[in-house]
Amino acid sequence: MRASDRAYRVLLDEIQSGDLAPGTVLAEVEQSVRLGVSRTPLREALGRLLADGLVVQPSPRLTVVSDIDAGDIRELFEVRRALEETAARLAAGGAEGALFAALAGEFARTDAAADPDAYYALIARFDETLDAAVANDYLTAALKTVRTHLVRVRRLARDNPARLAASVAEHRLIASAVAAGDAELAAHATHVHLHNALVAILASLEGTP
Amino acid sequence: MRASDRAYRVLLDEIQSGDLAPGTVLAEVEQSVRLGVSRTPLREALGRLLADGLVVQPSPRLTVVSDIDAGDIRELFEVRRALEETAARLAAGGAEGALFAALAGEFARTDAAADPDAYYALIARFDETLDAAVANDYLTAALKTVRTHLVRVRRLARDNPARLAASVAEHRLIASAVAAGDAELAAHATHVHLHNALVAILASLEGTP
DNA sequence: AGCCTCGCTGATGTATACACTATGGGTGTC
DNA sequence: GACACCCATAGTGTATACATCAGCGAGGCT
Repeated sequence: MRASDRAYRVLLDEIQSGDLAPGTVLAEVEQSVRLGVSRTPLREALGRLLADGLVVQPSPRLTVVSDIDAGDIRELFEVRRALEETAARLAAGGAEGALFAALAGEFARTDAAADPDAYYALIARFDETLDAAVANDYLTAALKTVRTHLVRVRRLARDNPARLAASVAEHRLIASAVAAGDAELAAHATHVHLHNALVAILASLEGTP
Repeated sequence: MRASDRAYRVLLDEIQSGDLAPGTVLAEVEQSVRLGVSRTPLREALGRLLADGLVVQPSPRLTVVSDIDAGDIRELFEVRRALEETAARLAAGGAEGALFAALAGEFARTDAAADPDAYYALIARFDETLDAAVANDYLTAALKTVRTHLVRVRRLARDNPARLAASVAEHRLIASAVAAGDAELAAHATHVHLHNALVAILASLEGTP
């Protein structure tokens, strides 16, 4: 693998996991030494993180890990609603119903509270299936950016067993609606799901400020 | 200005204007010599274009200007609908009504068929005002990407005087709805506008394949 | 005493040298 | 004659040296 890819992945992971806290200054020499690459590939990695919005440049010569607060989360969910409702509508209009029927079955059989990891893995597969069904590179790219930020949001908000169980049920409804070709239901169920998810996340943040 | 910014702007302009046709190979040495910068800033420029989606890498060591066809335009407009309807809704719910009332007045006084440049300048100001009113960096960033591609689309499709005039009227309605705080009307007017724009563009492409 | 200016320092921005790998052409063999 | 393998070559990926600039502190002037 290329050194710039390694640097990008490591920094991405550290920012998403919180190991690199918001506000941390990312100096080129310091980070290149720490990651064992030269400045050239490190700069490329920083450029990609900047495009992602995970780092910002308060002044032209200063790069810091971007902050994310409740306001950002609200903004992020506005975009997420717009994109995922559209994705749900488009998928429902497609011909991949059988795949979503199978996913709906898996959601029905999943106990998220008992195994959060399995839940997240299933969500990831659902997202992949949705992207493939929508077959819109521009939409997929926009959603990828949103999901990159969502990883940080999830880390900030504590997992709540009751919320996870509800989320599974909501996904099951979305998958069923897509499988049935009901675009309106798919979009509205997505809207409801994201509303509930946002409320739960903001409530969790209230508890741990 | 930094050499990497210059290289990015020049390449961006050349791709958007069609001077660099889709499929054109962008070799690092060749382009760096042509633009009068060294390979390092040129690579940074290519990285940004890659993030924008204006160039693609069919194989790991080959960078070419991305193609854009009718299918891409349809996909792009699906994302655009999702984002701009959301933006219209959010702006209508905001407190910047007076600004949009003023814009509606300008749209009423503009004769797009007589002066296409003034029309495009006004559209750009409308977009800026919308972005400021929405006050959502994630949404603005996503819209910026979409608009980057739209520049190419506009270039492919011939300007049609009748369509420009209709577009002005549609924008006037959107601005009025936002000014009046009517989120539903603003969103639906945006939907209608984008539908009409897409139909006109695709019809124009049919005429000049 | 306060403010302005000059110079230092450490960082970024750029250029370039080196290493490595993919690709294409040529040659040899089957 | 066709296919496969090898080597040449050109281009990318990386490292590093050099240029440039912003920030900061010390010193002097008002």
